[in-house]
Amino acid sequence: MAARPTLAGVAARAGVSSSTASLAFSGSPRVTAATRERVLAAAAELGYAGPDPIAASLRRGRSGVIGVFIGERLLYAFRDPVSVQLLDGITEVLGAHGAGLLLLAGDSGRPPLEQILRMPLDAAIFATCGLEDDPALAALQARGVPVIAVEGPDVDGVPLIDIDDRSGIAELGRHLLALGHRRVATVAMPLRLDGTRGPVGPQRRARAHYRDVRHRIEGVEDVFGPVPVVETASNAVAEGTLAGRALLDVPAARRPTAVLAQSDILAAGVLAAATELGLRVPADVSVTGFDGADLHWLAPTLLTTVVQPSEAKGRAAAAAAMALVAGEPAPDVFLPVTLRIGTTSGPPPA
Amino acid sequence: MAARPTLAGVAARAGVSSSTASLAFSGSPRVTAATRERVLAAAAELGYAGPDPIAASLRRGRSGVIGVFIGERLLYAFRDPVSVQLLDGITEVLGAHGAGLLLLAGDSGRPPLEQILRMPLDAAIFATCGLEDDPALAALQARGVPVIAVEGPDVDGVPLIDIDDRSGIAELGRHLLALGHRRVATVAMPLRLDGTRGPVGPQRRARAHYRDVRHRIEGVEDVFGPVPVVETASNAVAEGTLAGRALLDVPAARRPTAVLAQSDILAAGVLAAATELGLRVPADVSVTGFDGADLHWLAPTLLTTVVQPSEAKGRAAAAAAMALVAGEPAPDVFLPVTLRIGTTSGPPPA
DNA sequence: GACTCCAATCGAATCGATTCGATGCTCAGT
DNA sequence: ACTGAGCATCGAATCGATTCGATTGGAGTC
Repeated sequence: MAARPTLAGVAARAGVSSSTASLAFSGSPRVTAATRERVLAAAAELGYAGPDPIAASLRRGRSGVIGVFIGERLLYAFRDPVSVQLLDGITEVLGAHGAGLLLLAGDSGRPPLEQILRMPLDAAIFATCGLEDDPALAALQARGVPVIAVEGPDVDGVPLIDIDDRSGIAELGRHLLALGHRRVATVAMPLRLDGTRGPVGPQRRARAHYRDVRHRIEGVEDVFGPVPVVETASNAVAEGTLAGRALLDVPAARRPTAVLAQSDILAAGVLAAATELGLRVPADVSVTGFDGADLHWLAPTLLTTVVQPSEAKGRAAAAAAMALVAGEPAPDVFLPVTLRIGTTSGPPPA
Repeated sequence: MAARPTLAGVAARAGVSSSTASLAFSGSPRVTAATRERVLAAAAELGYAGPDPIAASLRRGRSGVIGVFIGERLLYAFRDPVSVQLLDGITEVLGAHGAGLLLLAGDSGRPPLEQILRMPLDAAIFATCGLEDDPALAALQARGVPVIAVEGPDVDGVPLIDIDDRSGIAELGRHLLALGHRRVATVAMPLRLDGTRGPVGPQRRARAHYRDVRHRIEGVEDVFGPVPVVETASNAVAEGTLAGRALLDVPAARRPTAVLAQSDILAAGVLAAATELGLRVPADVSVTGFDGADLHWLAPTLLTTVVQPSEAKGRAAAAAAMALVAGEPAPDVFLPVTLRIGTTSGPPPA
């Protein structure tokens, strides 16, 4: 088997220079239709399937690949419908621009740095990582790779795609307040990825690495003042159930009348815990979520929640990435959220 | 701002040749520790973050990127726990080899060919696409990119990672047969991605593009002979419900006593349909799935299903990809499945 | 002291395409 | 017929690293 044919080989066979052959393949109008035909015919004869993308990348100075960082292991990240929608939004825009999506996930929350630096990236989107001091972020910036953060680190020169977590959940809080709730608690997503779960004290809270988690706590406290916060080890239904038990399996007098979970997944877990304990929702306890994920399997229950535009977030992130690659500036984006009142919130028990 | 520093610049600054600098960065033992230090120091001064991956790729002849094709739009593909587990298995192995994962999804089932050919891939895994005549597959092969198929096209020179769909579901069938079932029906995943749903006739069936779908039908018929097959438009709970209604909302005399869905997701939909119609499972009708997906939200119901090793499938596919990239042969892999008897199968109604 | 040998380092070719400025050709205008 | 414009094509430099074979310097040996 001969060596794989190159553009030069095709050009020679077609009797043109390699520059012309290149033009022919890129569909430039600067080359005659007849010539193009000739080049394409030669390519077909030699079994040449088009210019080598790597060589083209080198010359062009870009690879057409955008990296997307997922902090967690995929298996866990994609249990979260929001991550999936986000990614879907990203692919939609990248696809339209003909760019590829390189997925970088960390086994244990930390995508291996060495590996990241070996990847030919035009830009990187930090999708669900919250660390301001992420070494990968610094390394990429050092290499001159544009970076975009989605609800992530707020760093100079990094466009931030964010949603209005705080006032969204505050609005939800006011809804509960108006219903008469005074004693509420919140179930938080992980403050850091170290497997910790349980009540959150001040020093733990100070070390929270995720902006959205912080903001969602603050939003609750904007309305109710300091509230008990129970942290979960991951954004999973079972974790929500554990936290729910911890909060609800106590004498009624000390039991919160409403539990604000920081995600719909966690809220589903809290609902399960309530059911387990024989509590009726919302008669005995109200439960709310965040995200507006499409948890069809909760039907006919409709979760009271804050709906966030996950796909729009993805689209905005990808659009920012494409802008930066093109050398244009990319502004921060701040997306609104909306309150959705379902069947899981009602007046507190008398 | 000066032009981005290059290896040559760093080498000059460190007072060594660029070949030595290259060796220093690749951690070769052929270079003295002192020299390496000097090179690294020079790099730090110049703000050089390491060799450019694209240039290195060109020289080495490989990019370190493996493409993974998802036939559907991500949003739908990742609703399926099996896809996610598969991908997780792939990332696990690729990560261990320091390779990256480029996700290629089609908006409408067909990843844009032009775009695929622009991507610097060392190999490609066809994850959930079933088409023997996929133009992308042919194009990649023409370009000399090794291809691996997961439950996908059975093409010469393409290692196939497959599971024992047929005998797995046949075993499930025998379980039902032993329970006394004689009148069964099956709910199929899409035979092609064209949005068709409803009863499947012979000519539609002949045009089925997905091996696993075909095999799972055959497995049922191995036990029961010809059975009614209802196709769904996608592998989603709501689709399972539609199909379930079609099969179950008929006079009891004509109603199947067991419905074998081709996935757990579809089975969940069928369960919902049964509940809607006031049918008890398994007293009035048995329902089974396939995959062994972790559908926690069905609890306490435990689906009778065939458990397939999705992650192992992903690992095998990735391992095959790495082997082919390294120039080694990659054999076909055929993974076993196991029957899991849950609470959704029982004797038919008297 | 001359010679061998080995380790460290260097030079130069190479990977395969893109692109800019130059060249040559044809054709229109006068 | 000569000039200039315009268009298709070509040559050569370039992108930035890797790698192989060659070279150099120094240590070890007799």
